[in-house]
This record gives sequence, C-alpha cells and structure tokens, in this order.
Amino acid sequence: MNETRDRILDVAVEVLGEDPDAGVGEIASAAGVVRRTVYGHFPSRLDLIRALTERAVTEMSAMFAEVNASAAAPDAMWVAVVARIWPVAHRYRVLLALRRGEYGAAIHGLLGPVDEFLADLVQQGQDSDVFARHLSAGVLSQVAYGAVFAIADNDLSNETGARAAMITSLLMLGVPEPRAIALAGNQP
Amino acid sequence: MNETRDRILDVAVEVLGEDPDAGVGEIASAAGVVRRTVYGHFPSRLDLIRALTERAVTEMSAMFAEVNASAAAPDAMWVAVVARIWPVAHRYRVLLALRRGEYGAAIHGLLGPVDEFLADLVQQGQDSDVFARHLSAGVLSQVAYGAVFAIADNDLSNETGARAAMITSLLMLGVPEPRAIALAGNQP
DNA sequence: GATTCGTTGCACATGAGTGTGCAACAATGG
DNA sequence: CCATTGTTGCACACTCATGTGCAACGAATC
Repeated sequence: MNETRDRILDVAVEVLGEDPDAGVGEIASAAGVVRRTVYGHFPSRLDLIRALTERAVTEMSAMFAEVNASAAAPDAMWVAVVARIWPVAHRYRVLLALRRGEYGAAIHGLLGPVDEFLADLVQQGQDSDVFARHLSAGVLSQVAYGAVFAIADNDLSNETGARAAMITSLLMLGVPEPRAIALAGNQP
Repeated sequence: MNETRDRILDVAVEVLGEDPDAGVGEIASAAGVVRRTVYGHFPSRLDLIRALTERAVTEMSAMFAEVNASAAAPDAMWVAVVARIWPVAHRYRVLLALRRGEYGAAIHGLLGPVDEFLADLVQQGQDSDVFARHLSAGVLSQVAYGAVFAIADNDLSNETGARAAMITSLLMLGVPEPRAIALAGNQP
C-alpha cells in the first residue's frame, strides 16, 4: 500500500517546511504513524528527503515542459512559471532550505534540472534583449526565483501576492515596469 | 584578555557562515582553542550566537546612522548602504540563515533595528514615489536585501558583483533602469 | 617567589536523534 | 482458514553535541 508512503511524503514536505531540522519522529507523528513505520518505507532520513525532493522536481519538471511548449516570449513564460508555482510555492520553500543544511550536497544534484530550465529561460531572455544582463543567467535566475519564494514566505500567499511576486521578479530581470505590470495582469 | 574572546567571535561568524549548524567544537578548533575555553567565555552556544549577532548589528547600525546623516534621496541612500555592506556581505550572510534554524526567534529580536532601518528607508522611498509599491515596505525591504546577500553568496564578491547587486536591488525596488545604472555608477 | 587569570585536558552526565531487531497484531485476499 | 503485508510497540545500540567539574599548567603581575 503506497497510501501511507504518500501521506508520509506529503506531511514531510510540510513539517520540514516549518523546520528543516525536524526529526523523523516529528514527521511520523504528523503523519499519524509511528517512527518505525517511516523507516519501513525509507531506510534512512536522507532517503526520505531524497524521495521528497525527487517528487517535487518531477512535478515541477512536468510543469516546465508544459510552459515550454507554449513557445511564448521569455518574459511571458516567466510569468506563466510564477503563476503555476505560486499556489504551492509556500509548500516547496523547503527545497530552498534543503540545499543548505546537512544534506545540501545530496539535494543540490536533484535540483539540477530545475536550475537548468530556469537558467536557460533567463538566458533566452537575455539573448533576445528581453532580460537585462547585470548578472549571469545562472545567478540571475537563482536570485529571481529566490525572491519569488521569499515573497511567498513573507507575504500571505494570496492573489495579490502572486501579482507582487511576478512584478518584482520581472523587474529584477530587467523588464521595464509598464510591461511587467501588463504581463502580470493576464495570468494564464 | 578579550583577545581570545574576539577571535572566537571572528571565527564563529565565519564557521557558522559555512554551516549554520556547526558545533561549538568546530568553532573552537577553527579559533585554535579548546572547546572548554569557548564555554569559559560564553555560557552556552546561544550566548555565543547572541554576542555574535549583537556585534554585527552594532556595526551595521553605526553604518546606517552614517548613511542616514547624508540625507540623500532614498535610492541614493540605498546604493550607499549596499556599497558599505558589500565588502562584508558574504561574511554576514550567516545572519540571514540564523533567523531560520534553531535559535531563530531569539535572533530575530536582535535584528529588529536593522529591519526597521531598511523598512523605513524603503517606506520613505515609496512615499516620495522613488520606489514602487508592489509590496509593503516591510516585505519589499526584506526581499531586496535578501537578494543582495544572495548575490554576494553566488557571485564572487568582487567589484562587478557590487554593481550587479546595486542594480538588481534597485530594479526590484522599482527604480527605472537608466537611473539604477546611473546610481550604481558612482559609489561613495 | 607567590598570586592571579586564562587556558588546557580530561572525565562525566545528559539529551536527542538515528537506525535496527523482533514479536505481536490487524486487514487483505486466495 | 491461511498467508501475506503493513503497521505497531518496544528495546537496544550507537553517535553526537551540549554543558559542567576539576586539577594542572603557563605567563604575566605584584
């Protein structure tokens, strides 16, 4: 039965979001299960976190593929990405915390595809003069979606928050304010 | 003799910057001292971190007072702040990590003055229509200087990095690109 | 030379988290 | 009814960081 396993993963992302150093015991309790059961599904705490991250990355990669298929302009694609990430951004903020911390190195690799896609998107934007070049595509993409998650963390995650996250990230990508506001107006 | 005590604090900010969960033992070794000695100066690990934070806040507050005395425009003051923070931004990135993690609540209070100053600065900028209002002054200031520290962390902390951090943070504050570039040109 | 002060090197207690082993138990389905 | 499978509830060993106690040691000071 994968039901329990799935519930553990669901709850783990939540608990670890609250406290990235939460123990297996806390996760188990929150999932309404005993610590021993968690070890039945995941040999070690690291395996749990790995499975958790892989799951999130898979989800996001699918979303990226969808957005990529739209073949829109880079800034419009960025807005589409933020719009789709936003509802679960607060949930997945743990990914940002996980790459620092104890298992940082192990997790960093799993997040590779996500980093790549965003860096590519920013690169395309820079190549077509839609995004600015104050920073390299790699760093700029990291900082920009770092800002999105930071806003999701500080602001209440409501509708106006999504707009604010879009506009703020677009601005720091070098998109002029009028166009940023226009793009944030019509979310797909 | 405060010489040892100071060295411990110096080294602690560095070691904790590498790994916010570093133990007292690691800090002691890095300071060329025995674990027991650290406890001689700081009753508990929390006391160490508190002293460390207080020291950093004191330093930054003095800098803020200086910048504030210049009575320049908010965007120019922001540039001045980033210019002065930059040389030690990589060193003080631990402060961003410390408010999450175990002692987050205890540290958060100490950082109050810093948050206040920056929020006030952004608020002034918004009041005088120099900064945009996609976000409240409190959140916007947090996200903006979060971006500065993120850039200091990812980019090599060189001269061009400082410019990039200024421009990026100014952009997300809503400063138009031409003015942002102009402001970043002449660092005091 | 005696004293003070900071440092050192242990030993020790404590607490918390990890991971394992094993027996019992409930539900599911052949 | 029986067998499989997942869960539970211990007990246990292990590691690791924290914090304390105490004797000894070295250097500077009186």
